[in-house]
Amino acid sequence: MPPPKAQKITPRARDFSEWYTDVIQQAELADHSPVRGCMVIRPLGYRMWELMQGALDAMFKATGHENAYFPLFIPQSFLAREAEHVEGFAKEVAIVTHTRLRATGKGGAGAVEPDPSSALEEPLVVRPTSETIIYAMFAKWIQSYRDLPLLLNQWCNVVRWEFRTRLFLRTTEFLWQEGHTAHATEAEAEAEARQILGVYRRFQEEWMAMPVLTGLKTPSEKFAGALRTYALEALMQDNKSIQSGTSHNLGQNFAKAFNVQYQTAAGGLEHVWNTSWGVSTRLIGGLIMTHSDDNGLVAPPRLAPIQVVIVPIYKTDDEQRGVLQAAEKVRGDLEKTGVRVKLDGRPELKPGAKYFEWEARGVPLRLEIGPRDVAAGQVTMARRTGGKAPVRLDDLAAKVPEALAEMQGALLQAARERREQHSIRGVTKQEFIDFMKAQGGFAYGGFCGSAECEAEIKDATAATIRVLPDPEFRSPEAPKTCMWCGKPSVAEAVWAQAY
RNA sequence: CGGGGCGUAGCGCAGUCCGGUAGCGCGUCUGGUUUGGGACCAGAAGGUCGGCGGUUCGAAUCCGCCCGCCCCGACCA
Repeated sequence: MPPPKAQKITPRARDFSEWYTDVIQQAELADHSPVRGCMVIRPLGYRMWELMQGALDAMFKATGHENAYFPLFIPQSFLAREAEHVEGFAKEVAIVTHTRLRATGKGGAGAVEPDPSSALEEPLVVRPTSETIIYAMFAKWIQSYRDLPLLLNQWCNVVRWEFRTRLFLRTTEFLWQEGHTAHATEAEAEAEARQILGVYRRFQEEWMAMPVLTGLKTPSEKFAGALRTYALEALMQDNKSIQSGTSHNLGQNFAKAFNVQYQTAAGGLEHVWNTSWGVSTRLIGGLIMTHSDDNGLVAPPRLAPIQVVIVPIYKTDDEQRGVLQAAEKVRGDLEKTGVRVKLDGRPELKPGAKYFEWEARGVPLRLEIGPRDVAAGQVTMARRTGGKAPVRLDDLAAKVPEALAEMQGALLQAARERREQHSIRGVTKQEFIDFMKAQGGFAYGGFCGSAECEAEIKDATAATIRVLPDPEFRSPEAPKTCMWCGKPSVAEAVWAQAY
C-alpha cells in the first residue's frame, strides 16, 4: 500500500497551469534560470529536443534543404529595412550597445558597468528571427535564375523580450529552426510554404502524436512582413490552442528591402520570392499538454528519451544476483533492437519509488523483473498509459517495439478524439459565446473577413481565429454567413482561446 | 507599467500581530536493517531570516528606503 504522501503534481482539474509547471519540475525537463524569463533545458528535455531535431532535420534534408548558420547579432539598421517587420518586433528586441565592462570601484553587482568609451557606433540587435541578416546574405549569393531555388535552414537560439513567460511555451530565449528559401516565382514560393506545412504536420502527428489543424492566418495574426502565414494549431487538454508551427510566404517584401535580385533566362532582372518557416522548443510544451496526466509526463514513444526502464526487484543477495543478471541480459537484447532502454539498479530505492519516478518522467514502458519472473522466464511489462502483463523473455525483442508502436498510435488516436469532443461546428453567435464561456475548444463557423468582427469577438470571448482551415479540415458544408455579424461568409474559420 | 501576493536551510512552510538561544516537514550525508507500488531506525551536515539604514540593552519580528520573485491585465512562437 502506498502511504498517502503529499501529491507532488497538482491535478489538472484543480489548476492546469500549476499542473503544467509541476510536470516539468517532476520530470526534470527544464528549470527557471537566474535571468527572468529564461529557461534552462535539463538533460531529459534536451534529449527530447535532440530527438525532435533529428527527425525534422532528416525531413528537411529529404526535401532538399541544407543547414547553415547565421550570426546571433544583427545590425540595428537591418531590422528597420522592412517596415512591417520592424514594427512587429521592435517592442521585444534585446540590444547590444557596448563591447566591454569596466570596474567602478564599488562592490557587489555595481562592481562593473559598461565602459562608455566602448559604445558601438551602430548598436546590434540580438536576433528575434533572422530574415534580415539572411536575406542580406542572399543578395550577395544570388545572381541568376541558376542560383535558385536556394533552400536553407538553421538551428539556433533567438531572443524575444516577452513580458510574461512560461517554460517552453514562451521564454525570452528559445531554441528553434528557421528555414529560409528563395525562389524564382511566386508559385514556387507558395508551393514551398505549403510543402513545409505538410512536413510539420507529418512530424507533429507521426512523431509527437499531436493532431493539428492547418490553415491560413488572418492578416491580424500573420507574421510581420509576410504575404501569407500558414500555421498549425493543436488543442491542449485545457481546451486552449497552441500554435505549433508557422510557414510564411514572404512574397517579395524582403527581396525588395534587401535587394535580392536575379537575372532571368530572358535576361531580365527580378526580385526573388522568399519563404520562412519555423518550429521551436514550444513543441515540447505542446507535447506535454497533449498527452501528460496527473502522474506526470507521458512521452510519445518515438520521442521518449528513455523508452523502456527496467526495474529489478529482489530481497536476498542471491535473488539480487539472479535478477540483475537477467535484467542486464534484457537490457542488452533490447539495445540491440534499437530501443532506448535504461536499467535502474539503484539499491537505495524501493521498486515502488522507482515506478513513480519513471512515470513522472514519461517513460512509456516499464519492465519489472523479480525472482518470480526470473523463475518463469518472463518479465512484467507495464505501460505508462495503463495495463500490466507478463511477457516471455523470448518474445521481448518483438513485443517491446510492438507495444511502443501501439502506444504511439493510441496516443494520437486519443488526442484526436479529445479534440473532436471539444470541437463545435456551424456555430451561431450565441452558441459560440456559450461555448467559449463554458469549456472552450475549437469553434468552426462562418467569417465575413472583417478585422472589426475579429476584434469584437476577441474582446467579447478572448477567442481568436486560429486558422482559416485547409480543405481537409473544413466542415462538409461551407457556412453561408458570418457567425458573428450575419453578413456573407468569405471563409470558414476556427476560433479558440490560445496560448 | 497598473492591481494583488510573497521573500526564513536545497524544496515547501511555521515563527512576525505581542522584540529575548532560528524551528518543522521533505530532501541530502553516514551506518544498519529493508526491497512485487512512494521503507524504517539511529546519527549528522546545512541559515549574512532578500539588502541597506533606523529604533532598542537586544530585531526574522517595529519603522524607512531599496531589491527580487510569483499571480492577474496590455505584446507574442
